[in-house]
Amino acid sequence: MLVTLTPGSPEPIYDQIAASLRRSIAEGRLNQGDVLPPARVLAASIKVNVHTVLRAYASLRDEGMVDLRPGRGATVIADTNTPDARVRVAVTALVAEARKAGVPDDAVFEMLREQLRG
Amino acid sequence: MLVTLTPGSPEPIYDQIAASLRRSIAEGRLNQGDVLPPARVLAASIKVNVHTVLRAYASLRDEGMVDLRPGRGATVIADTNTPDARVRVAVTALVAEARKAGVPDDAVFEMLREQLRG
DNA sequence: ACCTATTTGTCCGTATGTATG
DNA sequence: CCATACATACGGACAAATAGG
Repeated sequence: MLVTLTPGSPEPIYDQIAASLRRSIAEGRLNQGDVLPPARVLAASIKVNVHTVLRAYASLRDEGMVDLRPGRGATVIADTNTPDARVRVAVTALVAEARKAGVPDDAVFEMLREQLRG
Repeated sequence: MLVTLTPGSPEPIYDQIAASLRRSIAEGRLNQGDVLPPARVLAASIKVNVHTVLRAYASLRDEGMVDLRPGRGATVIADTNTPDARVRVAVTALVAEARKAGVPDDAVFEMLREQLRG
């Protein structure tokens, strides 16, 4: 299963979906040019409304991770083939997560600094 | 590459193709009598469906820029050999872009006026 | 002038995201 | 989060024009 949900989680469903796909891209399981499942298909497989999936896809589009078009579907733009590119994607994912969690920028920097040091 | 696409652009693919070719004609890279690549060939080269290219070709035909026929392909009609003709083609291109962008005619006139003055 | 194969656009239906309520 | 109407893009079968024999 490309996307798995956690029932009962306070996190909105569309956020869970987006986060799951973001990880897949960051980890290289989804590469540039790959096409995500049609929203209607993914929606049916995890038993949510099409628009909930589309909202997740729209988030990824706004982050510049995918190209989203009627008739075409969601195509991964993010280049995950070069190490440099993977870093950028990872950063995008980090920022998205931080924003969602409400963590201030300073704190994110601090956490990164610590991790880099260790 | 005769036509290049911009992934992630909100502009429809067929519009991107048409605009690209319109510019090529306006700039004289494509002249009267030249034939555009067969739709299937161009489609393959930019990894898009044949019909998406054909829709772009049809737009150019409706603007009177090309002659489109089965078995013949798309032949440039627009005369780009005289300075006067190039101006007319450029105007066609401008109008197409303005319509697409939803710019009111008045505004287009104003923009032109300013540029001409400068 | 004819036939056939090939090339190339046209037509009709389907899939998919977008916009609005 | 759901339902409906719509524009974009795709896919397959068809018809027109061309070229070779």
